[in-house]
Amino acid sequence: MTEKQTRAPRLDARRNHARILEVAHAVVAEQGTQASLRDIARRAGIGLGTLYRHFPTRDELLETLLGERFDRLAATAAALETTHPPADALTEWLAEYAAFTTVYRGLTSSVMTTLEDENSSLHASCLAMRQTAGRLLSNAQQAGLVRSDVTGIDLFALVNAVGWIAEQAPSLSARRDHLLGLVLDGLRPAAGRP
Amino acid sequence: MTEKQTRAPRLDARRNHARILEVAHAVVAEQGTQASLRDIARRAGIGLGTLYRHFPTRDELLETLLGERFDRLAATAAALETTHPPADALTEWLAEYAAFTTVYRGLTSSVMTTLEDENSSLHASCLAMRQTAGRLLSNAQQAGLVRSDVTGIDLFALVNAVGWIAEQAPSLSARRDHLLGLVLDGLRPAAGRP
DNA sequence: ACCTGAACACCGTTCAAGT
DNA sequence: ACCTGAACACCGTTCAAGT
Repeated sequence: MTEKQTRAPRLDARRNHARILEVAHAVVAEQGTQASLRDIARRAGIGLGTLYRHFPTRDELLETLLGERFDRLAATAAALETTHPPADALTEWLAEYAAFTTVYRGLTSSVMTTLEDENSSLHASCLAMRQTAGRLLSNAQQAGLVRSDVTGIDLFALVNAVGWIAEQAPSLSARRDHLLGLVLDGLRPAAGRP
Repeated sequence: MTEKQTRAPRLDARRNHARILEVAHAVVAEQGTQASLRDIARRAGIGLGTLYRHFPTRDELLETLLGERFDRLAATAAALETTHPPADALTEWLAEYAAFTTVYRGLTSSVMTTLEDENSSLHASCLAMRQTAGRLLSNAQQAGLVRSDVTGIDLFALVNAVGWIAEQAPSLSARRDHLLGLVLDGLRPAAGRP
């Protein structure tokens, strides 16, 4: 078979696609995940309908902007599992994800909202990542380093929540690492507690 | 002096004020803190300009809807301080606040956003509450029950963050108490930790 | 096959005109 | 003193008309 299984897109379409993503990244970096789609089309110099043709929903656009990063975070999780002891692997990955959280304002909201919406384009790539990272949690739990009543979603929600906090006010942004530390400490099993 | 220090408002103004609040509560309960102001005016049967005359900003409206609750939460904190031992008083109050968090969708966002905005009408009443509740934290810390590197804002941010999580998805809403428990556990001083 | 922009139904905010 | 709604500048989304 040749390199085109589906029909090759027209040249102008390919160029528009690329141009949209380029501009969208810039605008979303400025205005956050709720950025004006109209503004993106305007700045990209294309018709509004063209934007919608390439990305029928906002999530579709976000997925294209974030997909690679989700994949990389999944790969990082897989790598950490083999190179690091359970506890280190988990905390390291969580720090990585916390950093990811800062690339766009509103990112944590976007991710969390689409968590249980299987129709969202963000669902699949995010789920894959969460499943890979979930193994790090299981490992840490089996090693007795994390409470057993913490689910993967619990933990994921908490990291995103700390990211959300950091978005709310400058002074809180400065405390992000500290807050993440506090939260993660709470996940350790109670040693000598009632 | 008589009962009117400032001039008494006209009857129609008083009625509109009350009607707005009544309808606003209903609409915000339905749509969350980002509810359409136009919709509120429409449903209240008043002109949009009238809504703006009574509440020049959305925060002003929210403050009027939430002010009493903030005051009550402050009073609860003051009461708990005298009736309960430090640790109980703190966790009890936090549970109370966590419950408050559920009255309107988007409430945690609204509160957190205006935390460092002294111009917001939500600022004052919320600050007063936080200061009273802050004493519960201090007491718990002095009794050695809570890590000393936790500030009042840290803790307030974390409770709101758990409220935010619960807003994001139904399954997470069911875990809200569990998540709050996890987070609060993380605030206890490390007994025998490295 | 793809692009375009007008059209529609919404917002928030302001302000001249009314009573 | 207070109310009203039109006016303005924005949205997101759709779709007939173009090439």
